Parts: sequence; structure tokens; C-alpha cells
Amino acid sequence: MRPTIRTVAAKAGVSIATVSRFLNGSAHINAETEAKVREAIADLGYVPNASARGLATNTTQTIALIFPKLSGPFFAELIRGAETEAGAAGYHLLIYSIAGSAAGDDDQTLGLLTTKVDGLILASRGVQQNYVRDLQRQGTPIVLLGEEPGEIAGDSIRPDNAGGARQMVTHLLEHGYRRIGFIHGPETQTHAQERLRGYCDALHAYELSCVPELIVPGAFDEHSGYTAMQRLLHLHPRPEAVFAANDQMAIGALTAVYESGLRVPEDVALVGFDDIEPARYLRPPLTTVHQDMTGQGRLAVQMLLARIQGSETPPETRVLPTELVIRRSCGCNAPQTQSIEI
Amino acid sequence: MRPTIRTVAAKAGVSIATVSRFLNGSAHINAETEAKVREAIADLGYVPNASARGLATNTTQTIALIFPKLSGPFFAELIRGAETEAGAAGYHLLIYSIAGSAAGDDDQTLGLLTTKVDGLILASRGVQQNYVRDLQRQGTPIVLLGEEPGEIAGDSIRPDNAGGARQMVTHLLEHGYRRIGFIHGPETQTHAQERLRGYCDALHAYELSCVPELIVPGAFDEHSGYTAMQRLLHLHPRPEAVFAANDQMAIGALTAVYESGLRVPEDVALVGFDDIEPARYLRPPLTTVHQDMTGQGRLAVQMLLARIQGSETPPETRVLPTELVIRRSCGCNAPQTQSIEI
DNA sequence: CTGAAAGCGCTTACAG
DNA sequence: CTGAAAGCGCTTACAG
Repeated sequence: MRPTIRTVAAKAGVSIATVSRFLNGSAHINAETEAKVREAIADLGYVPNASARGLATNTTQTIALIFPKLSGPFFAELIRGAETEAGAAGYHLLIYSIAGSAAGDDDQTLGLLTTKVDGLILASRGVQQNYVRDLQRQGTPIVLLGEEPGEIAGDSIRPDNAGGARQMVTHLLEHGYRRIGFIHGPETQTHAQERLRGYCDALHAYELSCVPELIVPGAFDEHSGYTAMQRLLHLHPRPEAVFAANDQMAIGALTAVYESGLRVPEDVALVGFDDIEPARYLRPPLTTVHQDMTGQGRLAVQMLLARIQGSETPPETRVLPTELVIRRSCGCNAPQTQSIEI
Repeated sequence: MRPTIRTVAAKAGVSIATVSRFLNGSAHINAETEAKVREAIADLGYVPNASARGLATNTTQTIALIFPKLSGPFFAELIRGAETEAGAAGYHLLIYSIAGSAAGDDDQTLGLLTTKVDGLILASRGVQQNYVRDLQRQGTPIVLLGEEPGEIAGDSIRPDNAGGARQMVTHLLEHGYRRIGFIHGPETQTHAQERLRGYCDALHAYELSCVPELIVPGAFDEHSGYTAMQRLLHLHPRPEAVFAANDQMAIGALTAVYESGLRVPEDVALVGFDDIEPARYLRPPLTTVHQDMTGQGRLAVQMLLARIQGSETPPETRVLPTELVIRRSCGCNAPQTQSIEI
């Protein structure tokens, strides 16, 4: 049997209130009694029961990270960042992935989950809006990751999609490319929209216009990047450079270029967005826009904890800067070797 | 205020015991009363409090996955597998990463964590052995992932390292290579040891011996693979093929080959182990041994849940098969294009 | 089939 | 500085 606070109190010859105070440092304790309590705890290997504590304090010291089931491997970084930050604050991290479309079953376990946590980081839109509103009304803090707040009034975090895209396209323009294709993401996703906007903004700044012919749809996956690139390569004249709205599509696009017998970047430059792990291993290594997922995870936890600790400032949305990562697929002469961490 | 079981009972005009029975399906309820309860719950948007339930039942419906802080991105797959399987069984997943070496601080939050879960999957050796034994004595089920049970008598899961390595080296031998180098992992890691064993076994089966000159140490990271390969390339005669004990080292090794002006596989074949995501994007795409991390995560959860549900069969260690993934770095003429999911 | 009541292991006013 | 006691929201024998 696990020892309880009563076992400890008995062994130390004090009341359970004293043990509790020692545990929480919630009141001064006579040095002698403290020593006895400390010893009893150590002897028994006592660990307080989280459920009992949770029930008494209406607090769990854990937060949840909800993400879509089909999220790319770079959610790993998000998790890592969140876990690190939560751990540092003495919180635990519960993760939960939801199917997205057909809620239903999810909804129930998700409901149960929310009573296990003090707050949620929502990195998925798969959650029913009204459900989220319910939670908020009940006072559960929520921060949205990579999504517009929309109807939900709450803190949110997203990368600077438009800014990153603008920077990328400006870089291509500086290379001298003028006919630049864009492989778009799903129209419904804010990320995709914003990246398209950045693309157009950059062109406009050069007094170029954003022509529909050069903008082809994609679905943020490898295969759609492949077919999109095939379409672009059939244009006359061919684009000098192509900007894929994410790296996965850029990978597919790269294959399409090779299969057509052309070379990157000599015949077409090709760049992406996200800086997923494989990007640097491609041939040529992919020039792309880095998003700091770990940083997003950490920041989300920080913002959430502030709310949990009672912050009442108005909802805030933080836009995290992105970073241009120049490799070789844009035509730059970046270091040839695959990078080695020394 | 969140509704409690009392609110529901009052609204439905029944006792809290009846509501509880409805919630748990633990007894037959008159159809009429059931309808009233169901309605009250829906109206109020009632969700049972996990802490209270946990305290009453000494159960949490959540399990923990503990992994090393510095784990590669392929722990993402492990998490994914575990989450899927846990979710399907109505369990939640708590994740926790530990620094490994200097326990201390970790130990405390880890202790608290264990009272939040019904069982643990340990994918890290960073946890103090005696601590784990304590948990086991107290009846907390544990399954070890990727580690030998050692002193801890418990279920465990690991990939067939020796078998996978043997298969890989046999493949190289079938190519006709006879002088095959091995880049070893850290001596202390079972995985590394077993892969070395597989390498030697395969050679022995061809009546070749496992010569120390051809076995160079590495640390499972890119840089050590790089330097190890440099050493191997300076041997006379040069190895015809090199087997790196993991893909990360193979990536470093590949760079070393390029820098020396040689080609893979024409001048040296090069293969790895793990099949991490970048492997297929390398030039040439890396032949390697695939480990099913998702499968390991799922199986771990299955085994753990069986224990939680009271299974008392003797501790079992399951060895998961690996799979040879032939790409081009071994000299095979696998499909040239980067693979596309259609 | 249903209810009253005890109990799970904590925390925290309330007294002293 | 310390203790006795109430209460957090559930579950589950025990009666009926």
C-alpha cells in the first residue's frame, strides 16, 4: 500500500495539516517538527496523491496539447518545446490528437480530458467551436496555435506567414527571377492564404503583378506538389523560379523537375516554407523559410500559464518571426556539404 | 461554476448514486429515470470530474510515456503510436522527457507524475533503477521500450537489432562486398551492441571474421559518423562497404565520402539503421533497416493496458521484427525518383 | 431498481 | 506554530 498523508503524520507524530503545510510550504513550521516530517516522508517514500490534491484544490498542474492526428513530423518539435517549458514550471503535459473531421467519439474523451488539465493549447481546428466556447465560459484558459482566434476570443500564436513568404519571394527577385510560380496550399487554411499574400506583396513591391496563371493549387502534401509542378513546367515560358507554400510540396515539385529532365536551380529555382528536417538533405538542399516550432510550443505554454495564474489582460495574438534559410535550390552558392553539427 | 453530480441529480430528481450508475453503466436503470438523467446531463453540459473519480477509484485512465530529452525526431512516431492506441482504449497520454544524467530535479516531478497515471512506458534509462523498483513494488505497471529489462522485472519491447543488422550485412555480402566496415554506436547501449553482434554473425555465416580494424567507434550522431568514415576511408585497402549502426551516423559518413571525392555506392557502399525520415531524401537514397516505432508505441500501450487490467502472466519481452529497406546507397538499382505517395 | 452514507487523500479556513 | 474538522466530487458496499 502506498503511504498517505496520514501515514506520514502518524510516523512524524504531527497532524496531517502540518504535513500538508510542509509539502506546500504554505506556512512556517518549527524547525524540529519540519525535520521529523521530512524524515518520515523520506523513510516512507511518500508521494502526494495527485487526484486528492486535484480534488481539494481544483487544480491539476497539467496542461494539454491538442493537435491534428495527421500532423507532420514537425509537430514533434512543438511537443518538445511545450514539454520543456511545462516541465520547467512544474507542470505535466497531456497530449491528445483528434481526427479532425468526424468529431463525435473524440468529443467525449476530449471532454474528460479537460477535467484533467488546467488549460489547453489547441493546435487543431478539429475541435467544435461551441465546445471551446463552453470551456472558456467555464474559465478554462486556452491558447490557439497556428490558427486565427476566429470566434474564440483567446490568446493565439502563429508564425509570420506573410512576412516569411514576402522575404522568400524578395530573395528570388533579388536573384533576378521575374517569372515566379507559386504552389498554393488549401484555400481554407489561413497559413496558405497568408503565404500567398506574402508572395503577392513581394511582387507588388517590385511592381510586378500576381498573375493567376502562375498560381496553382496544392494540398500541402508531396503528391500535390508534384502535379502542381508538372503544370507549371508546361507553361510557356516556363517559370524561372517556383515557391511552394510548404516544404512537402517542394519535395514533390523537386521530383517533378527531375523527371522532366531539368535541373534545380539551373533550369528552375525552387524554394519552400517550413524548414522540415528533410529540407537540408535534399539535392540540392532546399532554400526555405524556417519556423521555430519549438519556440511556438514554449511560448504557448508561457502564455497559457500566465492565464492559469490569473492574468486578466486582454487576449493577445503573437506573431512569431520566421527566418530565411538560404541553401542551394534558389541558386545561391551556399556551402556544398551537408551540414554537420560540430 | 461547473455542474457536479449533485447538480445533475437534483435536476433529474434522482440520487447521485443513480447518476453515477448511469455514467458508469454499472447497474441497470429504469428506462424512465435513465432518460431524465441523460437529459439533465445534456442540459447542463455535465462532465465528470477526473480528480474526484480518480480519488474514489484509485485509477486515472491515463498512462505516461517517458523518453529521453535528447531523443531524435523519430520519437514522434513512438508518441503517435502510443497516443493512437491509448486513445482507442479511452486512455489519455501524459508525456515526460527526462534529462537522463543528472536526475535530482527530475526525480521529484517524475514522482508526482506517477500518481497521475495508471502505468508507465519507459523509453529511457535515465530513470533511477531503485525508483522504478519502488513503483513496481507498489503495483504500478511498467513496460520498458528499447531497453533490456535488466534488474527491473517487467515487460519489455525492443526491435530485432541483431536480426536487422544481420540481414543488412548479409545483403551487402550478397552484393559481393567482403571488406565491410562497421561504425559502432556507444558501447553502453544495448542497441549498439546487438547491431554489432548482427554484423559479426552475418560475417561468420560467410566464414569471414569480424576484424577490429574495420570496427570504428561512433556516438550515434552525425558528427561521429563523419569522423568514423574518414578513418575507414584511410584504411588500406579501403572497405568496399560500410554499415553505420544508425542513420544519423550514416548521414555524417556520407558527407565524409563526398568530401574525399569518392562516390556512393560506386566507390563505397554505405548503409544505415533506423530508417529515419531523411534517409529516403539523401543522395543516393539510403538503404537501411526500418524499425516500426509506431508499432512499438502501440504494442507498448497494449501490453501496459493488459497489466493495468490485471494480467498476471510472467513478464514478457517482445522483439519486434525489422525490415530491410533497399534504396540505392548499397549499390542496388532501386527506383530513381524520390518516392511519391500517390 | 434506487437511496443514504461512508470513504478515497488531500487542503484550508477556523481556533487556539 | 499547530490541530480538529469540513469539504472537494466522485464510487460503491449496504439496505431496502
